[in-house]
Amino acid sequence: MEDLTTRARIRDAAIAQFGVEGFSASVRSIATQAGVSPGLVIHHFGSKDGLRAACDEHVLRVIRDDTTEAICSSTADLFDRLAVAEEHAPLLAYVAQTLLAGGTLAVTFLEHMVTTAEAYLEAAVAAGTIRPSNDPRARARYLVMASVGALLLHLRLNPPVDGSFGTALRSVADVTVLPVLELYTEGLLTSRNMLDSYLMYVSDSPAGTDDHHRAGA
Amino acid sequence: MEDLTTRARIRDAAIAQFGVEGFSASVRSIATQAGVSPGLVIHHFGSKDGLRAACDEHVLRVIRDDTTEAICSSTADLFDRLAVAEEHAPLLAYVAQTLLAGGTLAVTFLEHMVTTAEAYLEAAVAAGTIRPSNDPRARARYLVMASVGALLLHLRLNPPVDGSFGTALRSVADVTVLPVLELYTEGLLTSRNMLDSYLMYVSDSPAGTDDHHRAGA
DNA sequence: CAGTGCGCTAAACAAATGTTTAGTCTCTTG
DNA sequence: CAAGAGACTAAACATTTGTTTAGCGCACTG
Repeated sequence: MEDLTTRARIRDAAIAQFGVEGFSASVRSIATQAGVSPGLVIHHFGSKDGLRAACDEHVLRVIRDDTTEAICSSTADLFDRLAVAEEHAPLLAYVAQTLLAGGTLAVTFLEHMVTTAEAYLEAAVAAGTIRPSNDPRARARYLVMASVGALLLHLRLNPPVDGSFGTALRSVADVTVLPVLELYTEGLLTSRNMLDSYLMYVSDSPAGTDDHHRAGA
Repeated sequence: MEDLTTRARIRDAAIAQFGVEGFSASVRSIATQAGVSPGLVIHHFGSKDGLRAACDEHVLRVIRDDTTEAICSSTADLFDRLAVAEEHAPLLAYVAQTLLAGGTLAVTFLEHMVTTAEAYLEAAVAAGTIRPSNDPRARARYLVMASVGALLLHLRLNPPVDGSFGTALRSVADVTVLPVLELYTEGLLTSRNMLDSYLMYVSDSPAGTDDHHRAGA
C-alpha cells in the first residue's frame, strides 16, 4: 500500500497535513511526515503553491473518478451516507479546509454540488417525492450551502479529537437527522403568510439586479 | 470619533485587521494601521495572544451590551435585519473569522445563539406560529448551525470585493430569502414516510449514547 | 568505462514573524 | 526644578518560514 512514487507520497502527506493543520502547515512538517527533506518537496513541485495546486488537482480527480461521486449528492441532501467514506477521511478533511479557506477548488466543488443537487431535486420533483420550487436553482444552492455550512461549522467547533474523521461525521449526523427530517417534511411555519406576501412583493417590484424571483402559478 | 486611547485604537485596528485578514494578520500590519510601532502593541497587550484575548473580550462585551442582541436572534432565523448592523461591520467580520477559526469565543457565541433561538422558537410555538418539534433544542441548534454556516460559506466564496460588508450581507439575503421561506413554510418532502419511520426507529432502538430522541405524541 | 542526468540531502539564505532591549520624549509629582 | 514613571520608537534578536545552492550517490547510456 505504501509503494508509491516519492512524489505521490509527498503529495499524500501534504493532503493529510493540510487537512489537519490547514494550509498554514509548513513545508518542513509535510516533508517530515513524508520522510523526505524539505528541499525535495520543492524540487518536485516548484513551490508550496505548486504543491497545493497538485493537491487540489489530485483531490478533484479522485473525487470525480471514484464512485465518491455518490458522496456529493448525498451530502447536499442527508448526512447519512457520508460516514461510508471513512477511507477517504484525509481527502474530506482537505476538502473541508479548502472550503473554509475559500479558493478556486472551493467554488468549483460547491458549484458542482449545487448542480448535482439541482438535478437530483428536479428528478425528485418529477417523481413527486419533493415539492416544486419557485426557483429550483436558488433552492438547490441554499440547501447545499446550509448543509455543508452546518457540517463545516460543527466540525470546526467539535474537532475530531481521536483523529477519527468518520466518528466525527457520525456524531454530526446523530444530532442533525431529526431536525432535518422534521424541517424537510413539516417545515417550520404554520401559516403561508410570510411566503405569500414575499411572493407578492417580488412579483410587484420592478426587480432589482436579477430576475431569479418569479412568482409562479 | 477618533479620540480614543491609543490602546483602544490599537485594539480596534486589530479587530479590523483580524476581520479582513484572519488571525494570521501580523502584529506589524496592525501596528501600521493603528499608526504606532510594533513594539507598542506588545507593550500594551503583552503578546499577540493577549491582543487577541482583548479583542475577544471587547467584541463580546459590545455585542452583549448593545442592542446588537437583536442581531443574534434574527440571524438564527432570517437574514433580513442583519444588514441593519452596517456600522458594526468590523465587529461582524471579526466574529465571522472567529467562528471560522473555531476558538473559545466561537462556541460561546454559537451556544448563546442556540439558546436565544430556542427561547424564540419556544415562544413562537406557544403562540402557534411555529410548529412544535420532537427535540426543540436540537432543532434550534440545527437552524442556527445551518443559517450561520450558510452565511459564512457564502461570505467566504463571495468575499466583499468593494470592502462593504453590508452589501455583501444584503446579497446573501437576496439569494436566500426565497428558498428559506419556501422551506420553512412548505418543507421539502411530499410524504411523512422518512420522518415517521425514523421516529419509529429511534423509539424502538435501545438508544445509544443520548436520550434526546423521543417519539412524542 | 566516462559521463550525464536525476533523486535526494544537508546546509545555507533571505524574508517575515513575535518579542526584547535600550533609549527618548513628555508629563506628573515631590 | 529634579526625579521618576509611563507612553512610545528604533533597532536588534531569535525563530520560523519558503526557497536556493552545492554536492552526493546511483542509474542509465554513449
